[in-house]
Amino acid sequence: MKMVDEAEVTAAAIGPCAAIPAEHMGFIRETLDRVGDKWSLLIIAVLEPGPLRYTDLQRQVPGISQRMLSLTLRQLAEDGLITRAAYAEVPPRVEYTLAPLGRGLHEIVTSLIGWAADHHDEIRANRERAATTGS
Amino acid sequence: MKMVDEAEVTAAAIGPCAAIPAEHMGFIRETLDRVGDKWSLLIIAVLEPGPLRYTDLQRQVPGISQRMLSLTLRQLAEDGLITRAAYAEVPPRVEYTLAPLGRGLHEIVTSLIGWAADHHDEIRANRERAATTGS
DNA sequence: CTGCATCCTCGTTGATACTG
DNA sequence: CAGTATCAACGAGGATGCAG
Repeated sequence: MKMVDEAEVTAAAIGPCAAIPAEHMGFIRETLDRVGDKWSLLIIAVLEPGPLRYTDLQRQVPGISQRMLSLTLRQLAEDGLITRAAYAEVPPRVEYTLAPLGRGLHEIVTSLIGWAADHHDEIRANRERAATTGS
Repeated sequence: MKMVDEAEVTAAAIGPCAAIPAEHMGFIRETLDRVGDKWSLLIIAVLEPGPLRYTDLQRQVPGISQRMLSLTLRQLAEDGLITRAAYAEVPPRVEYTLAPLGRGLHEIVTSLIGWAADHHDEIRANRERAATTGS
């Protein structure tokens, strides 16, 4: 719960200076660094259909190393975006599930992915045209 | 194709493969690396109210270096997310404007920022609790 | 199977100085 | 004012090996 009233935020946003007041830059960057890193978003995305085990994740996110998988998973769990359920059995089994918080984020992620899917051709074209023009 | 292990079966049972097919991973990552980097999103955000000059951007995005500002600006322009208008006058003047493509992205960005604003306290709390529990 | 520790590489960033 | 060029530093990330 933040103590700032929404109207006040909006008023500040449309104000003369910037869409994002300096006070907000901090946690925006902070949050973005979490979800915007190389793997978090992908993990959240593949976790959406249902719980997955460590090895499954490694298979479904091609290119990720064990190190990064462990690291990202831990971080995501610490942030409460996913939950970790470890079964002390033999063989060991650990399942990762999308927590409600992560699920909320997934909505946004889906939008972003949709946008990427819709416009990546356009972006590509723009980039190549720029490269051609520039050379 | 008959080497179907349990993980594959489980994944298949939940859904076809994943929320994100492997074919999409590429440009998702590609797009995310664009907009998810340290500065692009901030620049897009501050550009939303209207065109800004180089120095204005440097002022409104505190902490950014000239190098990163130039780099990010150029990349954004090449991708067609912003437009660059240079007036060969004296003194030199260059204005950067949010292009339609960038404006579309801004919608998503706004959602993400909203989510960050709504949940950063929660994330913080979760993280600290995890740290406490873990130690 | 799950995951951590170590080492090492390499890309990204920032500081500084310089040009049109 | 609006950049570009060079250098140095930092940190993310990959490979490997080992432990529970």
